[in-house]
Amino acid sequence: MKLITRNTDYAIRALCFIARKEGKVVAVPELVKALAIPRPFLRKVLQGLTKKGFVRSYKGIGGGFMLAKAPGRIYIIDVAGTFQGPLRLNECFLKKEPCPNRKVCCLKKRIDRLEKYLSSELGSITIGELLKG
Amino acid sequence: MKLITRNTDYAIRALCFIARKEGKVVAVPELVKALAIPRPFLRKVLQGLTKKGFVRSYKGIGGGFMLAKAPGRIYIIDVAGTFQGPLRLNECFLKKEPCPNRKVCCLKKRIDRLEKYLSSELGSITIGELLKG
DNA sequence: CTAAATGATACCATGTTAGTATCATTTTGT
DNA sequence: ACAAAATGATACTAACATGGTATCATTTAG
Repeated sequence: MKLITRNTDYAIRALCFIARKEGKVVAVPELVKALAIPRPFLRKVLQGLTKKGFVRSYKGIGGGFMLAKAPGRIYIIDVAGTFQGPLRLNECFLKKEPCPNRKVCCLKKRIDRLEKYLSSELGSITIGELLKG
Repeated sequence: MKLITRNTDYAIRALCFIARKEGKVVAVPELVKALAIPRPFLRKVLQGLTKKGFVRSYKGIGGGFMLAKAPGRIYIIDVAGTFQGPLRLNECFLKKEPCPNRKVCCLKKRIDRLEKYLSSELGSITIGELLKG
């Protein structure tokens, strides 16, 4: 029962590292060295981050990646969403009633509440905060 | 990004159904009819519930399943744990530091807090409560 | 003894996760 | 012009988890 996959994990670490370089362009070889993430996998992750607008990429010699937003505006829930889709805690429970005879059972309500809480908690953490510690 | 698999979903429905029968032994055919769950799959789920002591099973003609505890003492987080393992939200984050240079980053702390919250929330919901609605 | 139930177990199909490999394109420096 | 160094795009593979099936053994009521 886990919530965060390695995709997301790697992405967050890469973003933190890039953020610390404040404005410098960071290339994959440097990231691989620093974070010990398999190179091709990291590349794919970074391409994802680029497409979603978290980082800007620069090709060619001296190229690499830079944050596209202020670290304080990058929410980890959005990063997670990029790789794992949106938060849907009660996927299964919505298909059929867990307790037949009741239109909307209390479990769904409670799970919904949980989801809102989780989502607002995760939604409040940014890369910027992670840097400050 | 989901939290509950079909195993767990089916298990909870089955437990609710059995609980309503208060002390009667409920056999698989009846459950299949009522819950529209594939028979062999449901059997496997029930065997899991039996092994973990949520229900007691009776073989032979007239056999089936009965709750082994009061509905109010069956917590859905334990049911989920049976099929999906324990709650470990920061599995990935624990392996390596998301923010190198810091022994314990604040993300881990926050995820830990989330996990405690989730676990206590889910840990407070019982089959008994689901029945009351 | 038989029918109806569960126990144990092995199997299969599909999807997701994690990771690899390859070639195309862009850009900088000489 | 050209080569080197970077990213873009994309296809592929391996391992694992999920969802589901099938089979045979065992128990038990009648």
